[in-house]
Parts: sequence; C-alpha cells; structure tokens
Amino acid sequence: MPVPNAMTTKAPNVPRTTAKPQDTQRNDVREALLSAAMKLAAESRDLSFSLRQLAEAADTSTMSIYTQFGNREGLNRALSARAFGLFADELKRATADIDRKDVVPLLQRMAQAYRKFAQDHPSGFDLLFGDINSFDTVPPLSNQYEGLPSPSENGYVVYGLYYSAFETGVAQGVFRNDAPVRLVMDSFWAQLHGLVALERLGYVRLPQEAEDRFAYGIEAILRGLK
Amino acid sequence: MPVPNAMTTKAPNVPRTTAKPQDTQRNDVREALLSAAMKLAAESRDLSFSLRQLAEAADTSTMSIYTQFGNREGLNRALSARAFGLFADELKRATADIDRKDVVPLLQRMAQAYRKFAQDHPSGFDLLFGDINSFDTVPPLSNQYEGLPSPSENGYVVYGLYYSAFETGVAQGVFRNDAPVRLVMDSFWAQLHGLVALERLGYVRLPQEAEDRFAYGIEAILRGLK
DNA sequence: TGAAATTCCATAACGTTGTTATGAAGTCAA
DNA sequence: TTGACTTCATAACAACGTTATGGAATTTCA
Repeated sequence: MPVPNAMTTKAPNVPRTTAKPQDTQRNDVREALLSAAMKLAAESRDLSFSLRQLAEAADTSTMSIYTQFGNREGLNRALSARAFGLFADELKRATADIDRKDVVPLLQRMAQAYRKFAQDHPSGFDLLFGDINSFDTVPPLSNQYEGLPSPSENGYVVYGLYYSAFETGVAQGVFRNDAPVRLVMDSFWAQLHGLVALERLGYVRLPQEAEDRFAYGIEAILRGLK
Repeated sequence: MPVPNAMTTKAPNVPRTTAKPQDTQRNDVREALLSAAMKLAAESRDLSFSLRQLAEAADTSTMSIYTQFGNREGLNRALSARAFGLFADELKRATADIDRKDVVPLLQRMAQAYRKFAQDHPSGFDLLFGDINSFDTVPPLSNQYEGLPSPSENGYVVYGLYYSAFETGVAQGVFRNDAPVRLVMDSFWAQLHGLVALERLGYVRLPQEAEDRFAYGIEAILRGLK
C-alpha cells in the first residue's frame, strides 16, 4: 500500500555523530532498538513495523539492527524474550495474593493473566504463540529436552508457574492423575490457548459476550481435568 | 533472501495469446488462478507464494489477479471459501457412518476431522483460523448477525454441523444446559482449536506424543461439557 | 604512546514484493 | 459497424529485508 513517504524522504547526507567515547556504554544501541521496537509494536498492536521505521524510531540506521540481531528473525527472538518477561510479570502480579496450595483459584487467575497478556500485549502474544517457528523460545512440552534449543529464562519461569500449580493440584487429588502432570498441564494450556487465541484473532465480535464466554470456558476446562 | 531469479528472468516480450473468442468461457482465468494458488500453498504448506509466482504458475500475468480478486486479500478470501469446502468435505467424510444421535462419537470424529484438516491443508487452516481479520468468512459466534459480513456458504455448513451436534446433545441431556447451546458449542470449538493450533504452530515437537496428547485433550474437553 | 586490528554503523545499493499506470486486444450492445 | 466496456500483458513505482562498502571509533598489543 503506497503511503506518503514522509519517512524515507529525509535530508540526505546528514551524518550522525557516531559513538563518542563517553556514550559507548555497550548495548546502548541495542537497548534503544529493543525499546523502540516494543513501542512500535504496542502502538500498532502487531509486528508490522519495518526495519527502516524501527531504525528511524531508535535514531540509528538499519545496519545496526543487523549487527545487533543478525536479521529480523533475530530481532523477533530478542523481542520474544522481552515478551516473556512481561508475561511472567503479569502472572506474578495476578497471583500475588493467592496461596499456592489453592490451585483452583490460582489457575483461574493464571488463566485470566494469560488472557490479559494477550489483550495488553497482542504483539507479544503473537511473538510467543502466534507464528510458526516461534517456539524456539518456548520450553518444549516433552521431558526429553535433548537436542532442542533452550528457551529464554522467562520462558522457563512461565512454564514453571503453570507446571507447579498442576503438580500441586494432582498431588492434592484436585486434578486427575491418569496421566503425567505434564500432559494434564498441557491439556489445560492448549484449551486456554484456544479461548484466548480465537478472541485475539477477532472471532469474538461482540465484546459484551467475551467475558461470559471466557468464564464459561475456563470452568469447563477445569471441570474436564478433575 | 536473494535467490537465483530463474523465474523473473524469462524471455521478455513474448506476448501471450490473449483471450480468443472460443476460450472465453468466463472465469477460466479465475479458476486457473485459484487452483494454481491451492497447489502452491499445498506444496509449501503455507501462503508464502508471491503473486508473480502465482501468475506464472497459472500462465497469466499479475494483473489478472487484480482484475479477478482486487488484491491479495481478495485472493485470500476466495481461497478461504475453497478451504471451507475442503473442511466441510472432511467433516462429512469423517462422520458418514455415525448416527447423528450418537453425539459423543460424532463429536470425537468431528474433532479428529478438525485436526486432520489442519494437517492435510495447513495453509487452508491458516487462512480460516490463522490470521487476524480472516474471520470475515467465518460465521459469527453471536445470534445477532445484523451488520456483520456474511460468511461463505461452506462456512455455514461447517458451523451448522457442529451446532446441530450440540443442539442434539444438549436436548438429550448428554451435555450441560446451563448456557445457550451456542456457548457450549463455542467452548468446545475454542478448546479444540487450541489443541490443534498449538500442534500446527510447532509446539508439539515429538510426533509420537501428538496422538496421546490429542486424545487426552478431547476426552477432557468433552468431560468438561457434560 | 602509537600503530595495527577489530568493532560498529551510516550510506547506498540489490533483488523481491504488492500494487498501479498504461494501453492494446477482445467482447458486447446498439 | 461503431462505440463503450472488460480483461489482462507490459512496465513501472514505492517499500521491504538484506548485503556491500567504507569510514570512524575502539581495542589490542608493542
């Protein structure tokens, strides 16, 4: 879509002051790029910004993206790590006042946090769960981790929060023990993901229905795992 | 990614024979474009083909895509209608030998068909359920249809097959009647979608786990709606 | 301290993409 | 037969991700 090219048409040959000794805190440029990318993604609620737009927003050039991240996929990978951080924060905040032994209210809050993360950071949600090949940063489902790329630290945090809730719940007899805890947890997560993903994708067109739909779905999911 | 441009480098100025009177069965070009697009999508298992590749595969030029479909989004919309046809076929085939009153086995088959459709036609699955704004061709969840774009005919077929199964099931008392049938059905669908979507996105890395995971998930979903 | 090696990124270009401009050929109504 | 309309082949355009090149800043090591 041809758009007024206010951005690419700029005064040419205005060389930027390149890194002076005192501002060469390493990773200044990297940080500027990452935070500008997060901002652009937040504004548009997707990942459609171009690398030229990003470079301009971060007051640098496209080449610095390549030296810092290799290519766009590398940038996305770095952004995924950030997104997992936001997700982990939301999970912790939502469950701060819940006793870890009260697994049912705990998981209800964690489900709400999953949905809230998708609503508040839709591009982060897309990064983590919306694209093929995005799962390099997500902990694998299997116990057999060998040879698989290692996910980000916050990925493990998120994974661990869900897993330990189910570990406790199965031990308490609140959830079924007819399968490995991992499978019970994954079942919960997949079904929760479906509720949230369809809403993110625009299937739920009438906002006033969304709350009932989500609440009903979560109850059904938990019922099915008891 | 710079690739040997064997396609764009072709003998120039070789005018094609433009529509002669006898081959002007209208929509010849449209049909050629659609079937070539389906083929390209099937080969790559995604929608990454370019409009130039499509034009060449259909032995026409890119402009015909624009006269036939307006733009790429219009092409995708037409492909969605085809994909819904394939999905409806799969649903019918999978449930052909099931009595419509046996709603539990019926829905198990319909869940398997949903998964099989995603496996056999991943790009079709992406078209229908994988992208924001793709839901113009999907029947809306709500009873209040007013003002919403009308989905494709096969969209209604798919929707109706699921809906009537739940209508029967709720009437029989097999499923809960504590909410509108539409909400029960949507809960089932969303959770099923989560199982299938995560598998499609590459989360299930070990194929030998996929079957158990899916079977366990479907059982849990049905249990939660009883 | 000073020269060589290396890192970083600004400029500019390349190939590919979706889309649009233009015009010629074919169809259809009168 | 004429004139309006439709269709699509050619060519161009702006924007995209990426790569080439080179100069400045920094680091290494004497």
